[in-house]
Amino acid sequence: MEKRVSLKDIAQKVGVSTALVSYVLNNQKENRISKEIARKIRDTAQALNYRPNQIAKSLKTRKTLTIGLVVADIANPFFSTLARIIEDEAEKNRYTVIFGSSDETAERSQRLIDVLLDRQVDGLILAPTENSEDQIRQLQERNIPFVLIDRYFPALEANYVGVNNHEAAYQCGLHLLETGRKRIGFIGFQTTLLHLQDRKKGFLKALQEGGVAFEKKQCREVALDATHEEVEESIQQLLKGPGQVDAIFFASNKLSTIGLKYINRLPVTVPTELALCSFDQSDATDLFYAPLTYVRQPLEEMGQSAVRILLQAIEKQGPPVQLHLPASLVLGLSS
Amino acid sequence: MEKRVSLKDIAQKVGVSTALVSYVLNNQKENRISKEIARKIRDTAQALNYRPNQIAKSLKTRKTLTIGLVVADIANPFFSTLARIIEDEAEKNRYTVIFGSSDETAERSQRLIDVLLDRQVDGLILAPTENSEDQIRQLQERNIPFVLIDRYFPALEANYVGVNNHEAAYQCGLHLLETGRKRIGFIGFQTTLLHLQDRKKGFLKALQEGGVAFEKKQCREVALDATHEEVEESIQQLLKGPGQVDAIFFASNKLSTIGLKYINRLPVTVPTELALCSFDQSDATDLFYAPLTYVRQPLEEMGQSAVRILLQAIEKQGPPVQLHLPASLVLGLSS
DNA sequence: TACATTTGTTTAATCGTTTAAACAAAAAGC
DNA sequence: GCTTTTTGTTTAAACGATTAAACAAATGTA
Repeated sequence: MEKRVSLKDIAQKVGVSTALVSYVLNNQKENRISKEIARKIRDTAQALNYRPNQIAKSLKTRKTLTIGLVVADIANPFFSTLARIIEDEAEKNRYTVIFGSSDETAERSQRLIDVLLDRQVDGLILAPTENSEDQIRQLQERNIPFVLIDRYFPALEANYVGVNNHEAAYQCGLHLLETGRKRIGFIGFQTTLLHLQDRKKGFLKALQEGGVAFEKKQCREVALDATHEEVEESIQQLLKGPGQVDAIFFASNKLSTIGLKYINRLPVTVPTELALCSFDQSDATDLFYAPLTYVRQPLEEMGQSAVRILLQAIEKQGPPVQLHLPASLVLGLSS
Repeated sequence: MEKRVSLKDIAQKVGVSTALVSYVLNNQKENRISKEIARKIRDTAQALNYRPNQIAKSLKTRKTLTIGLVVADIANPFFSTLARIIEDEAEKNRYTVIFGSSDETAERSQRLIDVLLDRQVDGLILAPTENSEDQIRQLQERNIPFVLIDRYFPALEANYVGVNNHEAAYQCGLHLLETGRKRIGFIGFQTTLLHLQDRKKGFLKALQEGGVAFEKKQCREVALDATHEEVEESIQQLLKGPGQVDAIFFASNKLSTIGLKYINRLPVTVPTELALCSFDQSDATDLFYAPLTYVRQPLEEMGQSAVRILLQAIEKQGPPVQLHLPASLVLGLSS
C-alpha cells in the first residue's frame, strides 16, 4: 500500500502547524484563521488528495462512526434485506456497518460481540441467539448502546424493535379457522427464543378459542438448525392419515421455504386439500403455485427504527425504547 | 460507554511499565521476561477483563485485520450468500468484514471505496459496477490489495474470481437446442458489464452454431435496475404470437426470480409449451412447479478463493491471480 | 506612552498501543 | 577482581489525528 497523505504532509507543504491544518479542514475557529492561509491549506489538501485517517481520528475522538450488526445468518433473506435497510439508514447518518453471523449459537454471538467491541463500534444492533441473555445483560452493565432486533428478552429493559408475533400468529390461526379448516398443523422451532414461542402460543390460542381439537402430534417442532430432511419429515407426519391435517402454518420463512419446495413435489393440492400460511414473505411464498397467505413484517420500519434508536442511545442515555410493530396478514391463494 | 481497561491500567496495578505488559500479552521476548511477572501480568489482565483497543493497535501497526466488501446489493441472495462465505473464510483468518452495497452505480461504489479506505481496511473484495474501471485502476496505482469478484475488466491485470460466463451460457443454449427448441428467447441486461455481455454472447453463439433463426426481437435487454413491470413486459413480448418463443433463458437470478413469478400467473405450461433456463440458482428456480434447469456458480469456491487471494495480496505483492471457475449446468424439469 | 484586547498561529499533550534502544543489575569469563 | 555478557525491565518515540493552552504580533483604548 502506498503511503497515505497525512495532516503533517499538508502542514509541511504549506508551512504551518498541523493544528492549523486540522482546524481549517474541520471548519473550526473559522473567524480566527486568515482566509489566505485557509485557502492555501484547502487547496493543497485537495491537490495532495488528502483523506483523514479515520483510525487516528477515532483513537482521539473515541468515536468510530461504525455500528456492529449481528444477525443469525446474513445469507437468510430476512436478515440480508434487513441488513440492506440498516446499511442505507446508517449511511444517511455517516455511519458504516460491520456485520457478523452468529449461526444461532451463543458462542459465536459472544465472539462477534467481542470482535465488534474490540474494534470500538459506537453501538450494536443484535438479533440475539438462544442463551445469550447474559451477554446482553453484560452490554447493559457496561453501558454499551445497543438495540435488539427481531428477538427479545422480557426480563431485560433494553431497546428493542420487532413485531407483535403473538398477535400476528393469532390472526393467522383465526384466518384458517374462518376459512373452514378443521385439523390444522403447526411447524415451528423447538427453542427457547421467545419470539418464536410467541408465534406458537398466538397460533394455538386461536385454535383453542375456535374450539377445534388440537392434538400434540399436530404441532411439530424442529431444531433451529434443522436440515431439509427433518423439516420434510415433519410435514410428512402431519400429512399422514388418519387424522391428517387440512392446513399447515409455518412459523418462519426458513420453514416455509423448505416446506414449499417439498410440498411442491407431493401429490397434494393447495388450497383445496391443504391450506398453507407462513410467517414472513419470501420468493418461495410468492412463487408457490398458490401464492401464500403470509404474515408481513415491516422490515423497512424495523431496520430504520433500529438505527434511529441506536443513534439516539449513542448520543445520550435514556429510557429503553421498545417497538412492537404490527405485522399484517397478507391473503394469498393458499388458504 | 464505560471506560475500557488499557495496558496502562494493568501496568499500574502490577507495578511495571506498559511496554512489559505489551510484550507479555503479545508473547514477545518470552525468554527474557521473568515467569513470575509474566504470570502476574496475565492474571491481572484476565482479572480486569482486558481487551486490547484494536483502533490503537491498528494505528500503530498499520493493519486493521479488516476487509472491505463491496457488492451490488447485499439483499440479493447471490451476494448475501457470497457474503456469508466470505465472512466465514475471513473469520478463519481473524479478519472482520465491513460491507456496502453499490446499487450498481459508480458514484456509490466510489463513495464506498473511499469510506472503506478511510477506515484503513487491509484490502477489498469488489463486485465492480459499470463505469468503475477508473476507480479500480486507481486502486491499482495506489497499490491497494483487492480482488474483483463476479465481474471483471479485461484491460485490467487485477486479481479476479468468477465463472466462465461465456461457456456456461453457451452450454445452456446447446442444451435448449438439443432438447428440440426452435425459437429461443433471451432476457438479459442492457449493460456494459462484460460478464453479462459474455452470457449473452455465449448463449447466442450456441444458437448460431445450431443454425436456428434468431431475430433481434427474441433478445430482450432490460436495465440493471429494471422494475418488475419492465421484465414482465419483456416476457410478454417474447410470448406474443406470431413467432412466439418456445424457450426462454434468463441471464441472472434476479431476472429469473421476477420472470418465474410472472410466468407462474400465465396460462402457459412449462416445459411442454415453454422451456426455461436460468443463470444462477435461487429459491425461485427451485420452487417453480417445474424446477429450473440452471447454471450453478460455485459460490463456496468463489468466496473462499477471493479471500485467500486477497490475503495473499495483502501479505506481499505478486502477479495477479485470475480464477475463471467452471460453472455447471444443472438439469431440471423446465427444459 | 502604556496597557488591554484581538487576531492568527504554534506548542504540546493526548488517545492506547508497539517496539527499538537504553539501562541497571546479575552472571559469566578470564 | 575486572571486563564482558546476559537478563529483566524501562524509556521514549511513534502511529495520525484533536484541542486546550500558550504565545507573539497587531490593533484598540485611555
